[in-house]
Amino acid sequence: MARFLEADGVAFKPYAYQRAALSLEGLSEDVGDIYKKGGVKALLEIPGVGKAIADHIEEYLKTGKIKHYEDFKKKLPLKLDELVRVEGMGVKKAKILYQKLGVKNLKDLEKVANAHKVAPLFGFGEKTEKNILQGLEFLKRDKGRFPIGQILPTARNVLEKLKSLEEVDQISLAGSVRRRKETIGDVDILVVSKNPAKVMDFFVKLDGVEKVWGKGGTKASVRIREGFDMDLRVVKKESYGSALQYFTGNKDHNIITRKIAISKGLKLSEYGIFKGKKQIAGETEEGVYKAIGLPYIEPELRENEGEIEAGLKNELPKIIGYKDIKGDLHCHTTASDGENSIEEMVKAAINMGYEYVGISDHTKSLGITHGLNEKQLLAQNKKIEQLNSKFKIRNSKFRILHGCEVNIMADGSLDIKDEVLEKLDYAIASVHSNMKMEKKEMTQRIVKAMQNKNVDIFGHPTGRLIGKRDEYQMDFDKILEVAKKTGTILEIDSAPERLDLNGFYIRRAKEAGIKMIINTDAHQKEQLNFMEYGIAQARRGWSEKEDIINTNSVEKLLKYFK
DNA sequence: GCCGTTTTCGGCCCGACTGTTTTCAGTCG
Repeated sequence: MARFLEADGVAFKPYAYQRAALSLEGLSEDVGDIYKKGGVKALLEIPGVGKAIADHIEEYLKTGKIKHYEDFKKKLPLKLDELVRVEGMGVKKAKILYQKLGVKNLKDLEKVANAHKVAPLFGFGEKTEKNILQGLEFLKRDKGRFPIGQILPTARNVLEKLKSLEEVDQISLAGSVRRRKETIGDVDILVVSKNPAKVMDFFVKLDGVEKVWGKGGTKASVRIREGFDMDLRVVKKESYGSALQYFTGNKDHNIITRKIAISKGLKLSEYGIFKGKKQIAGETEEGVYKAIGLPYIEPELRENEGEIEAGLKNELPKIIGYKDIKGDLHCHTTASDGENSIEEMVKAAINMGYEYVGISDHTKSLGITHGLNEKQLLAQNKKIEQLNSKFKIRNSKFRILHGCEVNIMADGSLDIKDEVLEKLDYAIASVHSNMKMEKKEMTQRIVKAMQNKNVDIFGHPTGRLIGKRDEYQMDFDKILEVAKKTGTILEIDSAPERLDLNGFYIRRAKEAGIKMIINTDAHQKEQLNFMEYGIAQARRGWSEKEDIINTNSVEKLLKYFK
């Protein structure tokens, strides 16, 4: 509806529909259930939903259609969602192309652009036509959003290159990368420089740049070889804080901060906070937030998920820091499907500055990983004991803990006998098979595992693989309830394709008073570095140090295990 | 179309870059 209204040039209504749509998307309850319980009156409680939109929702729930929308579709039978995915194509251009050339979808668009029918149109031209064709090509290769673990190393690499320029005075990542969202669309970089032109030139000529979308005096955007876009913005020193705040987002967070500024008779833009023409803040982010009556808000929290309200009441959590973790308890070795020995993993853990590391190989029923049986686990236990005594002799406080990642079978039983699990420091129980069970069955299966007296941690709880596999069906509230009762720790698995739990579930677990542990699920020693991604999710889930058990010394940590 | 610590009317976040229509609309973030 928003797109159609926009195509018609209607003012402000598109914004209203967009807000309502976002609001509906963000509901934790199905809108149909809300209507069933409270009717139109309940719908009106949803932010951004007023009389007209509530009626539309009711009509849709009753008939499966909305007349107003059907009329739009008849008048403008376009695949707008599809067409606007072409960079530079908006609804206005799409509408004109439909009216003049009958373009309804991407295929039509490609046809008319190739036939040079676009350039002669009023308002279009050679460059627009060329850009459309190029945009179509990029769209064909588009891989969608990337896991943060894939993006961050590349982004940091570019950051380092820019940093080496003497014209760059200050620099930071911004956007969703800085907020450490689990998937990233593009990379935003902010720079302070007295010579923006030089920085711009350097940026668009970086090795790997495939297309320059745009380049102006202070802003440039490029597509790089890896398949995503990078945006660079250059500002003056006195605007660095407000620009960083603006460029970090998210969009909703920005809109609210700007509205608060307006309510105080101020204007907030990327250039600063202004009272009339006088700048009163902007050099630092702290200063920007302070000027509108807010404490500093960590980037990971800036999603308009209640952080502004909490900030106004001074009730923001003191979220866990990136250096608070003292050890990693989910590490695989060559004994199962890892690539490094226990000794190599231990050495890497010591290099990370950890006080302990936990070895947790797969167990026997997961054949493809060469999972360990009872006898092999006991042998591994002995070996770890020996390694630990060496640390003692050397008067080192470092400690290797021994666990395993035991499989939760379809019936909720474990594939390792209790008398062996008992001998280990801890056990992580995970689901690795029969992932398509019904919700009720799956919930019972997991509940039964958590009730086992030797299960300490529930590993990668939702089982999702980003972009590859959805989470399995389970009643998360029930899982939280049982975790609370049994003292089971929920894992935050930091592997970039997992990030499981993610920020959303972490926040629910925290609110339920559940303790969590951030592990990497490392299958090679370099993967211990995944830890920062898990910490980022914990921060996005409003977790504090106290919520995460591996921020503790080994003595205190062990007390959390059954 | 929605909304309210100035308001039930009159606002709605704010600015950069591009291409083309030469003064600005469209698009993007």
